[in-house]
Amino acid sequence: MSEYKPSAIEPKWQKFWKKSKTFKTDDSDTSKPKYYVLDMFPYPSSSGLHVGHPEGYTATDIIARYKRMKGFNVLHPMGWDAFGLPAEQYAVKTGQHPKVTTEENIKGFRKQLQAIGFSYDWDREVNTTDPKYYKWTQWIFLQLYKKGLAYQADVPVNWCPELGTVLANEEVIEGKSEVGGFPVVRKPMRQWMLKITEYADRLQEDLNELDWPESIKDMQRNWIGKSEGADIEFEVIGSNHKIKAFTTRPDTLFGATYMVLAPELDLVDEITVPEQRTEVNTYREKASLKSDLDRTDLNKNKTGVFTGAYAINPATGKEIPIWVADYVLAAYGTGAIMAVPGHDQRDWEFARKYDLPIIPVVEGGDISEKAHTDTTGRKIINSENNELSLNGLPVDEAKEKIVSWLEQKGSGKKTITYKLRDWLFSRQRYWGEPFPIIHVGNKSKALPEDKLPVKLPEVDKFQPADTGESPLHNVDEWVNTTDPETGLPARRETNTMPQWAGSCWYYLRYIDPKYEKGPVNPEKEKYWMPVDLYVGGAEHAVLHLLYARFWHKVLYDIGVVSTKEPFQRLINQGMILGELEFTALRDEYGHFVSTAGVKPEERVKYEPVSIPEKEVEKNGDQFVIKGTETVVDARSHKMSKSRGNVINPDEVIKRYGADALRLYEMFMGPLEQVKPWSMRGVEGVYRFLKRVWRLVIDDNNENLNKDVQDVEPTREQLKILHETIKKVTEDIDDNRFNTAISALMIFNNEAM
RNA sequence: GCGAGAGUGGUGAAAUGGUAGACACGCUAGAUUUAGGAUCUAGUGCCGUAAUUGGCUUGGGGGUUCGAGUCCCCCCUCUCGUACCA
Repeated sequence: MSEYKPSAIEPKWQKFWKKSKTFKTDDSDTSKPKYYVLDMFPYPSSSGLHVGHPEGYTATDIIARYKRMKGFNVLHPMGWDAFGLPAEQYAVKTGQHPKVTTEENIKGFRKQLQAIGFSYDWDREVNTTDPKYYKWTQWIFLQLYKKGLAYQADVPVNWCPELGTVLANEEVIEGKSEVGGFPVVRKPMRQWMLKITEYADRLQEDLNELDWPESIKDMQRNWIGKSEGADIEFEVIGSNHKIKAFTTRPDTLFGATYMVLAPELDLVDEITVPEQRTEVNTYREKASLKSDLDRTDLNKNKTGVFTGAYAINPATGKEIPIWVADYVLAAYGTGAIMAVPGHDQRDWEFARKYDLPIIPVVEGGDISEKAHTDTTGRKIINSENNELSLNGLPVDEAKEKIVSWLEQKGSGKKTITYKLRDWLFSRQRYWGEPFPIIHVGNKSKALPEDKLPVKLPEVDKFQPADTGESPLHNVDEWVNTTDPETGLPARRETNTMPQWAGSCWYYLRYIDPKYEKGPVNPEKEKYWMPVDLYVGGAEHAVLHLLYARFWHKVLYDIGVVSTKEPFQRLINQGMILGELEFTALRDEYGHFVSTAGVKPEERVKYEPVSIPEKEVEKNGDQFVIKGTETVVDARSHKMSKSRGNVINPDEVIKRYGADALRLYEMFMGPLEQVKPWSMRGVEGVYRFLKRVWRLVIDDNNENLNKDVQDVEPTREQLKILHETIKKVTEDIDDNRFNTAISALMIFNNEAM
């Protein structure tokens, strides 16, 4: 027993912790300072825990234990984001109910997490698929609905009549289904939408107060995509129609030589002249068959068609032609643009192709080469009419001046536009939260709160219905119900909520998971919120993290929560890649080919061969096969089953113990950084743990500290001790666990 | 294209503008061991040298400074995100 044996030590204490609830959060004394440290909860997959999970989880666990020891009430919970597609697809294949497989997976995950020794308060576990939990997800949806933030709309989806289903953009190639090659059309279908756009400004503004990585804040800012500009109205000649176009460059209005409408606009039909009608209709039909993916592929080659109609440029008074082109998106701005080919590259390409006039209105640049988009320090030219002159003004001043002129004339106004679209909130799936909505006749109606939860019915078929509707659509005894208020026959909404719904508010449920009067106990909410530290992967930057902020702000507005933002501080752990690999390329004759000269598209011609580290040497800044000039690739790849480089945490624990796993993942490098796994690195920290053990426990299994207690340490020894304490304290406060560990290694080396 | 981040030994990486490479992996030599493993000791940025003295070194180029991996400007490369957003 004198030897370091984690397999004997760790289970013993894990059992003790579980039995005596060592890490139960006691929040009865709210005069104590609090610290709420949160992990992004996992989807309990059938393949079990990945080494990426314990990375962030270990960091938060260190902080939780550290804060507890410093006298904080610490909330450090764990739960399951358990609705989702894999469980449902597995059910379609095997007929096994997702509830059953989900339960099994959760059991597996829980066991694995406990074997790593995390100090969670397991009494606060939440599970998004538990009706007691999703009752409150539905309740929050009802509040959104009552506030007018949830609505139904016909939005275009990729519909494949042959397959009888809706397809994702990625599943559609050149207007045909990836599976079977059947035609796909973009068809409007009635879907639930959430009005996240109403919160766009606040979601953007409040980012400034958050202690989040700049990169994540930037991604959210880009996604929300606030643009300040103006809406300008253009009269259509010979009709009562006016076209409103959004622009961020009203200063270039004098250079607007044509207009473009998105093909989807109804307006196109109304203004197209009879002789152009056939051509326009053909174009619109073709455009409707394109998926968004195709549209972006055709980036370089713009197409369009003339409507035959003309509008009047309000600045120049000149007639400008109105075109239809799919480089203009219906969903952004007004779906119509004033085209300024002199100063917008897209308009320039289009004008070149269809021979439309290009006029410079900002000094500098060469518009025979490309559009002149630079504005800094530039002055306006050629922009003058009887009432207005912008000539000589810097771009910013010209914007102000022309917009106030347009406002006076009543043909334009200052506008702010966002890229953010409303959130398509319904899915045609079984394994999700049902909507608390019934349809009576043609009307949708919210169920009263006392009818919650609307439980998922038991079914034995999980396939989508042949109409492309949710599998719930066929469950007649569930679908057919009565309106509790009028007693009239009603049909339940058969779509379900997306996986994001449950994860939008789970951090609130941990606060008092058994609370029955609302999603969260208001007293305790005031104590615990906001989350002091949230750790998770960056892949949710514009999904979960934006959606959760949106819901939280709605809950704030209706008084359910007391903070404007849910997550005060955020850290993204970097992905853990597989071990460093050296790959050579071999041609059909079995000869190695230097990777240096091979273009990415030529790679398919060769067979990749993995080369052992020992047979590789460095030559300049490249790696070559020893004794040759053959350059090999040296890279770490994302862990994947197909590549066979997945590290199973269970195996690591079996060989080296949970402490070595945790310590290694913290020692690899900075938490935020992407870094490759190294089994030798695990052995390194394992050796360190063995040395620590030997320092404390002697060959007779006696605790050596007993003997040294009476020994007076030297000044030098005290200095090292205190330096270590200082360094470790500061490093934990700054989440620099790798250097905290190295300080402990230095201390241990000295102590030995 | 645009946005963000990053380039330091053979590898993962350290370094309030102040001895670059801490700590660890790997490697070399030695001790112990029947052998292997484990453990311990010493060495290990690169180029010279028998050794010492020495010279060079943080992607490239310039600048600020007594002093730059760190600050400023230009360029190159890589990673991530995003994509016709008017």
